[in-house]
Amino acid sequence: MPLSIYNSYSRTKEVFEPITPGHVGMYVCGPTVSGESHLGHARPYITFDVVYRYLTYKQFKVRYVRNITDAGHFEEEGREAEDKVGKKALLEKLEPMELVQKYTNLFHWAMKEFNCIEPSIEPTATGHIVEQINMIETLIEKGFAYVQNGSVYFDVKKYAAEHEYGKLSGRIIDELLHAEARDNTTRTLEGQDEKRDSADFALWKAAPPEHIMRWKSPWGEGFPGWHIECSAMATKYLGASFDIHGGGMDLLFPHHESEIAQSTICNHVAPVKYWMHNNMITINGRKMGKSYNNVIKLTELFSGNHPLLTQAFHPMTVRFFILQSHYRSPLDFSSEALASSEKALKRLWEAYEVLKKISPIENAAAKDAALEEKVKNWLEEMEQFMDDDFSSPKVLANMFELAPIINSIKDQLIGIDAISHHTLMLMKERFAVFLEDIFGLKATEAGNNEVLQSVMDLLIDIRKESKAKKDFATSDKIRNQLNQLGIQLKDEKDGSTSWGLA
RNA sequence: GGUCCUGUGGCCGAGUGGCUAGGCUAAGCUCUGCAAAAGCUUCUACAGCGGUUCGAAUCCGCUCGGGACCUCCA
Repeated sequence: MPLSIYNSYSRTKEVFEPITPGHVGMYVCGPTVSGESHLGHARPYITFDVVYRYLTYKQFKVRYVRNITDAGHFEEEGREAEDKVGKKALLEKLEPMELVQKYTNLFHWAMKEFNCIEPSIEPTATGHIVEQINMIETLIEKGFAYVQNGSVYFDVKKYAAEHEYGKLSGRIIDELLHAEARDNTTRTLEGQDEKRDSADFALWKAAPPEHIMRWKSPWGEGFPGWHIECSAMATKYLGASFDIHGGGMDLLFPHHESEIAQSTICNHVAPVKYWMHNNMITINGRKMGKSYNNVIKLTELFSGNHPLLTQAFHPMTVRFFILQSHYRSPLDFSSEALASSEKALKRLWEAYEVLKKISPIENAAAKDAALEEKVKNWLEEMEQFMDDDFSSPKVLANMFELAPIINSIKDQLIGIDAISHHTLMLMKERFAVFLEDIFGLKATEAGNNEVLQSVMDLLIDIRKESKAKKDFATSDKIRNQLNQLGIQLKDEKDGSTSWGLA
């Protein structure tokens, strides 16, 4: 079964066929590093990390480009961006690169916590000013952009005459062009009156004197518009047209729509074959976003330090929570939902640990043919589900079907020869590949240390002796005290005792 | 106002027209010195009203509710 991807552009699922066989070029809109990442940001990066991992699993050679937006109108909350004309001492002033560095570091830290693989290339907007200026010059030469008071705008009306502007985002071009006709609820942007048409968007903005980020350009000092950076960097590293462009649904318009327009004019081809958009994370049914004032920052999530959180959540819990829903569905956040994911992940992961320790008997035949059939089917479906537009929730559902079987084998409620040697080996392989390689989950336990292991062995031994002597006071003390320390003892069916972090 | 999405059991969430995912919670049972863990079992569903169909949560229409985008935004 071939891989199918839902293409936002055609609004249908399409069979994935890369432009260059065996290779995939993938661009994902990265963070704007003027503030701290929040839970909402986690979704695209985890979603496309899984896409990247799955494509790699499918033997594609993937070049994954994810940018850092570090140019634009930057300010940091609580710090004055206005005063750079020299009243304040140098160290008191907002230094843009300091700010950018701070939030870039924080972003990278979060990605590591989430176990996201680094992209192949992580270009910055400030590092590609030249490419952006070149692209804008081309647009002017071709007559699709015009200069106005040191700023440059893209001529949407002219573009729309020959191309489908608005197709990706389902916009009606006439309405965009006559926006003033409708009741004007939209915010008035600075320099709006410079535009020939309100639908036009900025490619380059002249920097007012107090603007802290500025570069020289043919049109005077200024800074690049938001959309041009992605077009310039994607073109540079992935070519005029590439396979996958990803990002959040909220970027459909105007960001991605504009990217298509710019790149199409400059490169004479549609830039992207498959557009992929993840849905939003909501909180109380409302999108999590700065403007709604309802964000939970990742640092708050990991520490539990937020009024809406009843506890701290491990990055892997968050990752699992995101994988439990399909990436194109909205996902509603609550502390309760996350807590339930935490338990679910723990259960699944423990079953996986058990599975790793099961040693199949060579040449075991499948004594329970019906079970053998079911298990084989669940395992085979896993890849089919991922091939169907990355349906991670279904894969996880199958794993949960398998978990009781794994535990029953351990407890000898199901014989190890009930299913064939081959299927058991396949199960070990599928769990490892899907859980670790594709879903990018990893053990949350910090207890893999030899000294602790020895101490635990000792305690378990003492407890066993106490129980043999019916000295339950001592055995319960060991069990209960450990429990308070966050260590859970599990008495197995065979009389042994294992332990894990609760 | 425009474009689009969405409404599933206590909660979260899959669902390609027929065989009613999965997780969490709750209850009962098994195992256990008692627990925990594990296993087994069970309950409350498809917003409402019409229509198409032999058959609809799934397709169509209407009503009601929620959301996203139209502005920086993952």
